[in-house]
Amino acid sequence: MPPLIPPATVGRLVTYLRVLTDLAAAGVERISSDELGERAGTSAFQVRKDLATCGRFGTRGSGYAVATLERELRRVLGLTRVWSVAIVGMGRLGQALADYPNFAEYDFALRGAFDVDPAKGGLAAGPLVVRHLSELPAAVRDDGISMAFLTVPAPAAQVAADVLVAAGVRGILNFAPTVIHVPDGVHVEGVDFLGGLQRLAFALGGHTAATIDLGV
Amino acid sequence: MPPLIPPATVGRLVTYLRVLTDLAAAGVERISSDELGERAGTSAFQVRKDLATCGRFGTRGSGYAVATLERELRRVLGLTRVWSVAIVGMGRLGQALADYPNFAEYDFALRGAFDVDPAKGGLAAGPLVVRHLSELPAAVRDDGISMAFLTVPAPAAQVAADVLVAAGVRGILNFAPTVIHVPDGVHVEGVDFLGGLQRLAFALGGHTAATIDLGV
DNA sequence: ATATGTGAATTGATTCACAGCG
DNA sequence: CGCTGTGAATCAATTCACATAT
Repeated sequence: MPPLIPPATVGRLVTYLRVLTDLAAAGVERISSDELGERAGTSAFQVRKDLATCGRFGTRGSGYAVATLERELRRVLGLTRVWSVAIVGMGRLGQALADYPNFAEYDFALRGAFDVDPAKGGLAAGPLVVRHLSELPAAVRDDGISMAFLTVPAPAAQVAADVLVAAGVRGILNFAPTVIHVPDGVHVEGVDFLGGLQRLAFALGGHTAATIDLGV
Repeated sequence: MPPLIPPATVGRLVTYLRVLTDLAAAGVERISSDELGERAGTSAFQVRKDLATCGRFGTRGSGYAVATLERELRRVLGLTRVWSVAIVGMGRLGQALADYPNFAEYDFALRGAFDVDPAKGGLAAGPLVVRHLSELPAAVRDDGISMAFLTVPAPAAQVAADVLVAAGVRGILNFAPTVIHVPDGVHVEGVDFLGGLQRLAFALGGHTAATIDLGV
């Protein structure tokens, strides 16, 4: 069975949720698909279609209640619980992520920092202490870790991903500029700034006439 | 007008280019669409269709010459020149990017690091010295900066983007977890690890199992 | 009056089958 | 005979028009 909600829609739901959180903080109580679309960088049509794939949350004539819609999107996206996350690869990027102070605000909990280099064991990384990668399986079991940041160098990415999969991690955020292969049931999201630079190079290269590209 | 390439294809061309660079380094001289697809995480059909949108680079019966295809993809993607990049926002992430040692290897050159905080002016950031954001327009003009990493906090992202656009930067890699609005002709690529976490949460949320029908 | 929810139309992307070249 | 290049078919996503509910 294909996913209940198309991937493209899931990506936009995340954006809508952000806009709604900002609106709620600003004290706004209701919003129309028109304005939500404007703020999320898409169309009112798209907003209504996306929201309709997961329920009927609006009121005809007066739009959506910000608080209700925010709560419903959290539920749909699986964000009503705290997810525990590990970092694998404590180079510059892994360190920067460990230092990131706002995970709790997004309902994620950093629960482990791992590296294969024994020299890094015991070092501080934000609120954590770096452990050897061989200790990952026990941490996954004991701390309920279900996702990981993969922040190792590209040549090490596949091996590290294999370790994560074997340990039972089913969601990988891959920062390495390479494709990793995982079995069915394990999900990979790429975070690829070098690729982003190269796609920008193409866009600026004069191959396309002026195109609108609203950020997602 | 040169043939236009769909955005989805551009993203995969970047991946193919990476695979080809690795293969060339490993001394491999020829590759089939079958194996390139396997390594890039897609199908042989897709590889051939993608490559056909920008030329005829293969040889029937024996596949693609690695060196030739790599060179052609570089040309198509606009990677035959060095692109100069600035960093705007010298928090943890901006600092980590400034320290990244491999930009030259990808034919990008870091040419400026900027922040609005006067206290950060003069600090070292990798090979650069942090300047005040008000000096950005001169740097864009004098150093040929055409892209920027936007690594400011989310509430500051739109204002900073406006400064970049006014200074003439036409490509923005947006690391802030918010949508930014830019005029036609300016391109934005999002690098969104928090969004990635949330999309993983949805994927792991158990929506693959049978779900209860909504009553109509 | 106003703005949602949704079938229909359109556009875009992927998959396929096979013709055609080496 | 092997493997690319490509039209045709399938599948997905977006855009639109409007009926419908408040």
